Amino acid sequence: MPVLKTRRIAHIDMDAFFASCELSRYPELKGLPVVVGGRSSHAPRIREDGTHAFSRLRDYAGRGVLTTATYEARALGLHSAMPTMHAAKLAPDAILLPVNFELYRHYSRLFKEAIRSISPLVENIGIDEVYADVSMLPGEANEIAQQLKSAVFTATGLTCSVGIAPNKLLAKLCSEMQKPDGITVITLSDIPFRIWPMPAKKINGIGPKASAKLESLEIKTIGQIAAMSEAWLVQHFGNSYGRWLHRVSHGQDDRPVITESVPVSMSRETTFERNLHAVRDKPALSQAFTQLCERVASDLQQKGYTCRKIGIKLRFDDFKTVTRDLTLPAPISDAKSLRLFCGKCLKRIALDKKIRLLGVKASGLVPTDHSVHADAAQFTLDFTVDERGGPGKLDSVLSDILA
DNA sequence: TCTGGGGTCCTAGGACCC
DNA sequence: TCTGGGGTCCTAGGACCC
Repeated sequence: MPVLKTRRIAHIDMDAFFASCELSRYPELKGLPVVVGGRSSHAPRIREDGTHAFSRLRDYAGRGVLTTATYEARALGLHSAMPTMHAAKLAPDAILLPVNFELYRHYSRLFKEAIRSISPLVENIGIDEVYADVSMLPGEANEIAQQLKSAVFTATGLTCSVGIAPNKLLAKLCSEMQKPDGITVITLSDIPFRIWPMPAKKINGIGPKASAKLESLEIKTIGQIAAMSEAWLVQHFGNSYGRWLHRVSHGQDDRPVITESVPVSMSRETTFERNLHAVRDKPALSQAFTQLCERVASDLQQKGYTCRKIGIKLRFDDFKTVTRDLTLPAPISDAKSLRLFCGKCLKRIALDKKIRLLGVKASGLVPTDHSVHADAAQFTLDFTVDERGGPGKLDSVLSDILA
């Protein structure tokens, strides 16, 4: 066996991405506390003298959350995922901008092309984040990081933070150490004094639930996890998660950088301005339902997929969330069929509480050219020859379709 | 004046098949 | 005549991420 060279993985994370995109569009906002999260009604207006009139957080009323806050806004205690109404109480004068995904997708494409021009082995994580396997690039890690940052800045005018480490886990942890506009390089020997002091929840995969449980066991830092035996972690967190905790706390991660992926599901959901009553608000509910199906159908068709599974999601006024899904005997991608089968799912939920959110999801995706297309009419036939559903389900589905 | 929207992955029980 | 085991699919829920 040849000796494997230590890998070198870069994690590149755009700084306050949505807000930074907005700032390059509205440079007059630089240095001000700005948050992104409004609706289109909060779009800047153009005054008669040509300058922009911006909305303020105090103008907001609704149920949204912030998607991004500039560093000036973060200094006032604002952060992403914070309910916008709450943010408005903390900083009523902060500038509020509506979310403009088209703008961010444009900058995202430029950013990722710039990274690929330096290193072709790139994994997409989100709109503003990638991993790059830079093991084969010549030069010191610091120089590579500088090249990546320069390429991104030249292409977008935006800054990013780069972490370079022997694996994805550590690269992700260190890109965050010097935000914004930073470079951090670590090696395995740095783990005890640079990684172990960090809070456990900084690790990707330790979320609110796991970190609360860790804290209840008096564990706050990554080093405190590393100090426990694998057997102890397995005893408290189960075999799979316990062993994983043990590995990541010691900085071990051999996941490869994945350069291509196929989508697993496509979904659309909406939170209503006010909670809807299943009976009294039936027309509004039904219209929203149909629109969600139309959007999922359009997404499927645009991306060239059909789906073998559909599902719905409801969130009630008490925030309890339920889902129902259904596997179809043949793939579909049209709005009518989606609406038909999602409607069946909806009938399996007791609607005794007001509804806050409604969602529609397509999964079991099959590329269009590989699927035998079916429409709603064909389904009666398909269901009669399908034996998996069992007689009870078959009857109800048939009666619904034929009704 | 609580808590968005779009995703992935995992678990677990039951059905069903060999 | 009281009792297999492995494998896969289906469904519901939940944790987590950006």
